[in-house]
Amino acid sequence: MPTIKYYLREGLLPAGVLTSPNQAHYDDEHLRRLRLVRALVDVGGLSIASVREVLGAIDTQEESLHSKLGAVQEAISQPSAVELDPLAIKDVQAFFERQGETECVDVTESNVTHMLAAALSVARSIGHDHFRDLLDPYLEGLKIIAQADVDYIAGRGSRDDVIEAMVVGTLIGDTVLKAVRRLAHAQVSRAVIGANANPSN
Amino acid sequence: MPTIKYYLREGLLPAGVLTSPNQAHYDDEHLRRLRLVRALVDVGGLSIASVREVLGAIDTQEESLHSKLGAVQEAISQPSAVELDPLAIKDVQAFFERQGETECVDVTESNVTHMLAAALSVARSIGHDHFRDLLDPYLEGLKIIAQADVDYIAGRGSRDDVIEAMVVGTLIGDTVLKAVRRLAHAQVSRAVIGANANPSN
DNA sequence: AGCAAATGGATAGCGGCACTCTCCGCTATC
DNA sequence: GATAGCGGAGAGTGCCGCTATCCATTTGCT
Repeated sequence: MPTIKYYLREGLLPAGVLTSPNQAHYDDEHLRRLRLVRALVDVGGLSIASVREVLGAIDTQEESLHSKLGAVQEAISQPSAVELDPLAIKDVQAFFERQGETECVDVTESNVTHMLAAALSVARSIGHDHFRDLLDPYLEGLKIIAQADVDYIAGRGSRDDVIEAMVVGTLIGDTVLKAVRRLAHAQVSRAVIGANANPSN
Repeated sequence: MPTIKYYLREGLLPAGVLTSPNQAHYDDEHLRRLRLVRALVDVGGLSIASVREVLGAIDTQEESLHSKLGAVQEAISQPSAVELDPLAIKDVQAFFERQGETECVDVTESNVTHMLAAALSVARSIGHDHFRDLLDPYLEGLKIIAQADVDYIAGRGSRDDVIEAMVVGTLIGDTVLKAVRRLAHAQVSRAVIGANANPSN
């Protein structure tokens, strides 16, 4: 319970309505917010500072949904201190061009593209120069997944629900994807063993 | 550079060959190992303890590739302290049954299934009971992705390379997937704005 | 040969982060 | 009128990933 006090102090939860100088009242909205914070921390692995950013993006009232999505994405993708390999940057740019992005992309402009370039840089640094070849098939699979995400979000009612569903769908979705991907790998691995059951595999 | 000393102490890097009492020699294999460790920490976000586990799994010589994959998966998916919702557990079991798994699955048996159940539990806790509906489309997309992963790994030569490619492909792949998924979301979001350009979206 | 600079090895310390503890003044309740 | 509990705020804690210091040895330069 002291954790809640801490979250209040950190501004992650709005202060309750003071019914008297030492008695505050918290309603269902507070509880919902608390659970959202815990979800972001526990499943999303976000730091307290990132959670604050995400909540700020959610609570901003004036922006369009599209720019809110952008703000949320920036908040949940904090950049690593990895130095970028110029070749990896080129890989990302080539990927964008294949996707019909004509203008030159600055990967440092967004945390998301930076993350992508950083991952490919690290892959290169350990000798996996051709990891970039996975980008296209990944996108292929992700089109199906993103469509499901959109359908899921479209099933939400109010505008606030949509924002929250975006955050939840993205972060919890990441974790679910991770887990299901592992299961898929294990399944393939088992299939290979079945087809080729020699002990050296 | 003191970080390397630290890694040596923690057993993440093998000690160099002592050519004299105060002079150790490190070869390319050491450098490669160091970069792998950095990759796991920087991109994979693993703790030092998890890295040690992963390296242990990689270095075990006697096991089959399939069981090594299992060991690595366990090591890179440390469980969260989230309490599992029985309904979420049922969701996972139903998912397995749909996939042809006839026998009853114990989700606490593996960190991967536990992670999946935990994610669905948290989703339920914030009112997203139907998040489980995404499992099937996710798997659909992930089949394409997992196939690409397998093809990528199959392109590796030696057995040791295969093990490492599994680790790298899984962890860096997770990060790349995350980033590309965000890009796909942004693209869809932009498309929706284009089709329905009213300021409330 | 002589000496500064570097190395391996070990121990202790630091900084950040996510809490958690404690204290204070007040007030609702018995 | 005692007491239990709340809100609020500052200090303290524990862990983790380094980082700094120290010492004996030894290598390389002159």
